[in-house]
Amino acid sequence: MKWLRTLILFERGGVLESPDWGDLHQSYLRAIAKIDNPRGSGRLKLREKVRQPNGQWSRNGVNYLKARFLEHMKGDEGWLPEGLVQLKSEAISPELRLYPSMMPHREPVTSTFGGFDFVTSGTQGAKVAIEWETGNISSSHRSMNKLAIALQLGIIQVGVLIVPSRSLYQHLTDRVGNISELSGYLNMWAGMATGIERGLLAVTVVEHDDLTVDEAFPYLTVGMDGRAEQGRKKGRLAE
Amino acid sequence: MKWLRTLILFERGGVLESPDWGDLHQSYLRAIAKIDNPRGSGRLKLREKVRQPNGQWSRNGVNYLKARFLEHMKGDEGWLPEGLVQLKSEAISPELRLYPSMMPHREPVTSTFGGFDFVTSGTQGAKVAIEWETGNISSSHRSMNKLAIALQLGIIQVGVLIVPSRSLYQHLTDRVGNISELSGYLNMWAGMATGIERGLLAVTVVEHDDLTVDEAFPYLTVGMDGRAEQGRKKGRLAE
DNA sequence: TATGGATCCATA
DNA sequence: TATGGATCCATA
Repeated sequence: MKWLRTLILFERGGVLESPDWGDLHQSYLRAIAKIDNPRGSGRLKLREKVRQPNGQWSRNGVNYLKARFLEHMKGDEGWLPEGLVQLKSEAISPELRLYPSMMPHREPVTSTFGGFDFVTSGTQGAKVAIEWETGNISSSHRSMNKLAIALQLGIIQVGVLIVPSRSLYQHLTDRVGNISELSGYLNMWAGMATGIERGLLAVTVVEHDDLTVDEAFPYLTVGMDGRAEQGRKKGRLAE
Repeated sequence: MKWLRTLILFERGGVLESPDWGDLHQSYLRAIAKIDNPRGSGRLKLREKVRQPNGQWSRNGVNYLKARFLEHMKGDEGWLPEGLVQLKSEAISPELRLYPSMMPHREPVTSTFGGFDFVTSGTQGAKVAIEWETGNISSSHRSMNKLAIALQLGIIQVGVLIVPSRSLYQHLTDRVGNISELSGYLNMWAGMATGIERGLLAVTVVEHDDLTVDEAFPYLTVGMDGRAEQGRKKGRLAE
């Protein structure tokens, strides 16, 4: 798989020059580079999306890519995924006002923050959280918001979102995260550095190496998640 | 439908005391109150979720609720939904840095912001955007982020998200937006008031009036969106 | 084609 | 039960 670029949204306290970050970045770039298809080929080759006779698109599922990334990070790169950074709802219950009573109101925080895809410690101890984002694009917003909050609370010092390029996006499950649809919001997240003593927020963009229109080349498996059955049924009807 | 509370995340420049806001709030509270089921009953009664023999849950679809809200806002309340606030990608292309080159980088903004569910002008001219959030909870994050950016850019002066209570949430399509799962993030959005001269960001929580376990009482229609077919097929298999 | 959405799944 | 996710839909 091809790494395209890493965007630094903000950085405070020298994390950018630290081995914590430098080593981690090199490491996860290797883990990305090793994601290949067919397995062992050394390159990530994907069949292009194709419109079927019934008007539906055939595309690649996303589970394989994520599984390979985590496999490489834990195996080859030797990172130990530590306990989830359980963002306890500490100090995040906001003091608001109710309308129209104008009464002060503290909305109870009744949900916990779930974990990140990958949480570990850098070579010098910085806490790191990485999100591999191939869920829905709206899920990328939650991921970025969560990373920003974890940085603000000092629970992590490095937060990374890995996201498909717009070009890759087109050949994966419809509406997955992609850098294009995040681009208009980057400025907002970049503005969340205020008050952070030590922290770095980055977005890394990835892409396939090759595309093919070879009809004999299988798509990456599509899971049963989401509305899969809906599409499968249509496919069967068209058979 | 029952209004539970309206939370003011932030307010600047006196919007809170303006008729723009006061009139709008009264108006959309009326529009919410009129959402009923069965139609004409004056109360929103929903059948409780039920676990089927195959382990799956039966729940209410969400399209009806949103349609009724918009119907009341446009019809009874007389609001004219104006052209979408097309958040043009102005001044939001962030100045970032690339790593490891450290080169300055301006990520091109290659996606436009889509519209809001409802956009109009207040009685004194304030621009208003309302989001009725019954999409996936992650979609609520995008909605809130978008409202915050529109307020920061001065394109709107009032931004409102209407979202189900946790109690209502349980009886609707799995994983729709709900106040509980947003609660840990409210503080973040409340902090985005910086630099805004005139603007208000609010979250309004709504709920059903009544629940029933009557098996003869129909669920609100479930659409073909998402993974609907998947569930339907399971249902058929169990028949 | 592009964006917001609705739906059900997987797993701790 | 709760949270993050994967999938396909509707519509301008």
